[in-house]
Parts: sequence; C-alpha cells; structure tokens
Amino acid sequence: MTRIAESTVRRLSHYYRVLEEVEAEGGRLISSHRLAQREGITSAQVRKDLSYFGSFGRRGLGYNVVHLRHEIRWILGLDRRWRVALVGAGNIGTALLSYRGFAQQGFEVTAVFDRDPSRVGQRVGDLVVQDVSRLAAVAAEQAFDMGVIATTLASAQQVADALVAAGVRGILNFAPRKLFVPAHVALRTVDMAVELESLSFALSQARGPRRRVPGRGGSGGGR
Amino acid sequence: MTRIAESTVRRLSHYYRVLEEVEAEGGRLISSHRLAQREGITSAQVRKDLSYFGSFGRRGLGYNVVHLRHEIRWILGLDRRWRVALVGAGNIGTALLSYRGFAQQGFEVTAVFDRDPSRVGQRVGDLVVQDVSRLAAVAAEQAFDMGVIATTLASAQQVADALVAAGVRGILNFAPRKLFVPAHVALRTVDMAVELESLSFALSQARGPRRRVPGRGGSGGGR
DNA sequence: AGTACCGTGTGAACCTTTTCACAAGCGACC
DNA sequence: GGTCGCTTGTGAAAAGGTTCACACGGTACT
Repeated sequence: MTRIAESTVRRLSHYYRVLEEVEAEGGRLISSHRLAQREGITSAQVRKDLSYFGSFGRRGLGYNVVHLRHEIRWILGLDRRWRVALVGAGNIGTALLSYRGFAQQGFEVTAVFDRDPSRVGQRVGDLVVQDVSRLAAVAAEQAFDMGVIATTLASAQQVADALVAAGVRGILNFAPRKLFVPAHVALRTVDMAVELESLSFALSQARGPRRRVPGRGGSGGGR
Repeated sequence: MTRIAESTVRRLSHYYRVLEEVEAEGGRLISSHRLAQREGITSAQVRKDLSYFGSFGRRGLGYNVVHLRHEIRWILGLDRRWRVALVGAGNIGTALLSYRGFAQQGFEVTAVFDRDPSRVGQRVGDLVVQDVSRLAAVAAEQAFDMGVIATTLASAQQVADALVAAGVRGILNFAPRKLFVPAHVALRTVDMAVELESLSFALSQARGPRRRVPGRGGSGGGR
C-alpha cells in the first residue's frame, strides 16, 4: 500500500464533517458527487481518496452515510480516546480547551501546564494549571499520547523536547517556529502568521509581479 | 511568469522569520544551505523558491541577510499596513489580537465585532467590541482589507458573506467549515480539528492499514 | 429477463512540485 | 592573472498528486 498523502488525510477529516451533517439531516446515502460539491472539490477526488482505504460504496447507488462515517472514523483513529497534554494556558490554549470537536472527537486534555506562576493553580475548564516542571512526573502517571504547544516562541523547542521525553507520539504546535523532533514523533504546526502572510501575498499580487531591476542581480553590498 | 505555488509562499514566510533571527544575531550573509538547514528542507528548494522572484544572491557568497529580508518583505506585501476586521471576540479572536507578529507585521486590527450582547461594549486591547450588525457601516468608514472569522461554526458562512459584502479581499477563517466566497476573495482556513485528526491518523498508522473485509465491498444495508 | 440509467473504482494521462546536477560567477590567495 | 573552493541560478529528471474517462456492477422499471 502506498503512503497516504497528507492532503488526502485532511480531506478525510472534511468528509467526516460533511457526513456528520448529512447524517443529522437524515440522509442515508450520498454520492461522491454530492459529497464533493459540499467541499468544493471533484467527485473523482473523493472516490480516489476513499479508494486508498477500501471500497465503501455501491455502484449505481453511492455511499451509506452511517457506514462511511464509521469507516472514516476508524481510519482517522477517532474511535478511541487520545490523552493530550496542553502546554500553555493562554488564549490559544484556552480556546482549544473549549473547542467543539476537541473533546467530542476523543481528544481528551488530561493536564494543562504553564510556566507563568500567576497562571499555575488557576482552573481552566475542569483542570488546574500545573507548573510545566511537573510535566515529566505527570506524564509518568497519565501516559500522554499527544502534546499541544501553545506557548510563546521562546520556549517552544524546549517544551517540544520535554514532550518528546515524556513519551508523546504527536505534537500540535501553535508557536511560529520550525520545531525539531525525532522521526517517530508526528508534528503538525499551525502558524497564524504564515496564514496571514499568505493572504497578504495574495492581495499584493494585484500590483503585479516583482519588477525586476534591469541591471545586475541583487544584493547591493554586504561588503 | 508562472503562478506561484502556495507552498512556496508559505516557505517564504518561514525564510522571513529565519532572516529576522539571523539579522538579530548579527549575521550579514547566509547561504541557501544554512537557511535550508534552519527550516529542515533542502538548499535547492530555497534557491528555487527565491528564483521565482528574482536573483537575490551572489555566487560563491550567499545572500545578504538585510537585503533578502527586505525583498521577501516586499514580495509578501508586508511593507504596508493591512486593515483587518476581526469578527468573534472569543478566545481565538483575543489570542489573535495579542499575537506577536500580527500587529508587528503590518496587520492592524481596526475593529472587533461579536454577536453576543455580553461581549459587545467590552474592551479587547485598544478596541471596543461592536455588534456584528454594524459591520457594513464601519466598513464604509474604515475600508477593511481583510477579515478574520473567529466565530462559531453556525454563523461562519453568514459572516463570510457579510465580510465579502463589506469589500474585504481576503479572509482568514478559524471556523471548522468549508466557506464559499467569490473567486476574487482570497480565503485561508485554519482548522484545528483537521490538524488534530491528522495527528490521530499518523498515530493510528502504527496499528497497520485497514484490514480489508474479505467479502463484498462495504455499505451493508441502507435499504 | 431485458433495457435504461446511475455511480463506483481505477488505470492512465496530465499537471504540479521537488530534487538533481552542473555551468557559471565570485572572492581569496598565491 | 591564474587557480581553487564555494555557492548561486536553473534546465532537466523524478516524484507526487489530481483529473479523466470508462469498464463494471448495481438498481429500477417494464
């Protein structure tokens, strides 16, 4: 079996979301075409994505909504609970805790850490913020599967190292920096600055491509 | 000139970040190789990315840090101010307001809206939260360039429509849903649920690929 | 049971992005 | 001023992802 493309996995998440909605609306069957429409992509893409994992549809009919949702649930590993350690109890951390689909899809934040003494001891949701120095000790008890880094830029790599040492196999990083982790640890980074800058680039395209200075390349000094 | 790949633009953001750091450290020149190392990619990628926009380096020497940073700054459109409307003053919205690099890179949030009456009138940062119904009126005065959607799932599309009507050319969406906007409006979506599910998938791969049921394809009823 | 219609699953074609590999430019040193 | 070592910029090759297009399987209706 070929390695599954990251883009395929992300679309699977979207299909899952659509299927939840369709199921709530009472739909029993859905065609790749309708599924695609709701995501703004092509039906061939949907069928190809699903085909990497099996044959879930019926020709001439489409996909059974409940069945397909369960299959994707299994594929994405949402049929189990993941113990998540959250590091950083600021706005982003708090946002995540109250995020729909977070607890709901099996991501269970079982501990929250922060470095700031003014935050340690505070309640967020059902949890009490602990000092980040306790990470290793708590991990020994709770065996976290994943860690979320919602700290400042400065401590991000350090926290990542601590999480890896604590045995997590996946990290979701909100700090705007490239983190280095061992190959056996999965890393996803959400960088709002990059997203904004990508928008900024798109909006700037209106003024036309970079005018190339006629003469020699660039640089200009550096002495 | 070929269309620039989204992935190239995102890497440009990262290069920019590295260059800021290197400049702060006092480095004057940097080779594509060193730049690549700090991002965990190959030097050919760096050179190719930059080559889409011009020739900024000097053979045998590398890139002038200050110069290259300025070029990328220009390319990404960070040399100007963008007026941003923030809709949704919850955790994510607030997080964005206090985000480093947000105001710093020229993204100026000039108004904050929310639907919740308990939030309207409150201060966040330097701004007072206004009712979302005032969006059109405020937009007429302030001419927003971009909008950020940090609302609940339910109102996201509605807010997107309102932002488009208000004349924004770019939208950053944090709601976990596919939004539909006209082609002339750039859209970027940050979906934390997708990121988590992608991690979940990666961690689940350990248990091996989906065991295919020997018999017929799937479905199982649907009557 | 035959015909008409529909929609999946998938090899092949196509397109995009990344990586390779090397000619050519540049500074340093003799 | 010639040689050496280093690094860019870029065509060409490779890899990766998406779209096409159609054979095949299935339902519905007569």
